[in-house]
Amino acid sequence: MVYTEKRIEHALRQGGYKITPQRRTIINAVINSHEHLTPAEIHGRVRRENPGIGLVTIYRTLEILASLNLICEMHAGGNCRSYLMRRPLEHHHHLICSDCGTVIDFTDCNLGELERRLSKETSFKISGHLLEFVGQCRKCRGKTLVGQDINA
Amino acid sequence: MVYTEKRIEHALRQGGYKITPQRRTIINAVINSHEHLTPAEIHGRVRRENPGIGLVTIYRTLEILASLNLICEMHAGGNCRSYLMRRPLEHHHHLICSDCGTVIDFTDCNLGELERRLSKETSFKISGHLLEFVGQCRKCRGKTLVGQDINA
DNA sequence: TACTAAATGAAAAAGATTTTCAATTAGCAC
DNA sequence: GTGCTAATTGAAAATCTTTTTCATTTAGTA
Repeated sequence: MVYTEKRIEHALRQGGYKITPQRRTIINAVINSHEHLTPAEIHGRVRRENPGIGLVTIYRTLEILASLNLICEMHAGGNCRSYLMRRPLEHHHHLICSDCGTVIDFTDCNLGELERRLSKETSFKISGHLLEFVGQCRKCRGKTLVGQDINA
Repeated sequence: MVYTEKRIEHALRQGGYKITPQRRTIINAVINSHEHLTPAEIHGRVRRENPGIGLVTIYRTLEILASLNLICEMHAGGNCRSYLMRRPLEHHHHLICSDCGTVIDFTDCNLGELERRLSKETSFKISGHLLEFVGQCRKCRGKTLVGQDINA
């Protein structure tokens, strides 16, 4: 399940934001991709449809969408920021290659119990969590000469 | 348990790198902090001890330490990159209040099994993870009127 | 002590992101 | 539909962060 254009526009209006053609185009670009896209990549896609659109508008729109919790902002290797449509009923976690930045998504995690315990111990009302594993993917592991892990 | 300066220097030499005063200072700065530090923050701390040291050297040293798996490179909100000494046997997690920013640390999490499974399924060599819960602390919970989440 | 490859710092370059500001436009009242 | 107003846009400039280049210095070793 993914947010539809309608639902997103509704959420924008609710938040007091206007629906502009630029925003529509950006939203569609994000909806229609299942990958993480950087602002520059989104700009590239959006320009195909609307060549005049500026990178600044991409940044501004993404910021709004993220603040409304409609998209998920990610930070991974290199430079650095990327966005993905949120899929409301799923969790969305990442396994990131620290060398090449490849991101693998996974949705299952068994943090329910931990969350309950923390919540009880701290009196927090927990609304979400971020879980990221970092490591080396198979390809990058191959490239490294040494695997000296002084932990071993 | 934390890497000691000695062990780190050993690992550097093993990797064919020289031990310079600059590198020592940087390593100590990272060892002596339990927080995630950005390169700029590390530069700030290191300068107190060695004012001449350049930011470039920080970047270069951090890159080496990360490639040797001695520190853990993280990417999180904003700008963006930060580093933390790897503490092989400990984890370091946060519970953050989204309103006032209070951070509560906790170290236990039962992600070992998930990590093993992910590792197996993806052929990643997982070197660390970041786990953050976000919510409202007791105080802020009192203050808020609305909790509009279109997911609900 | 001298040698050599590696490391350093300064400056410049390259990117990413944010700010500023004048011009345009969406949404609303009429 | 028309006009109004605040929000939005795009261009340019400003800020940051990170990387590259290059001449100089230095750690490690013979």
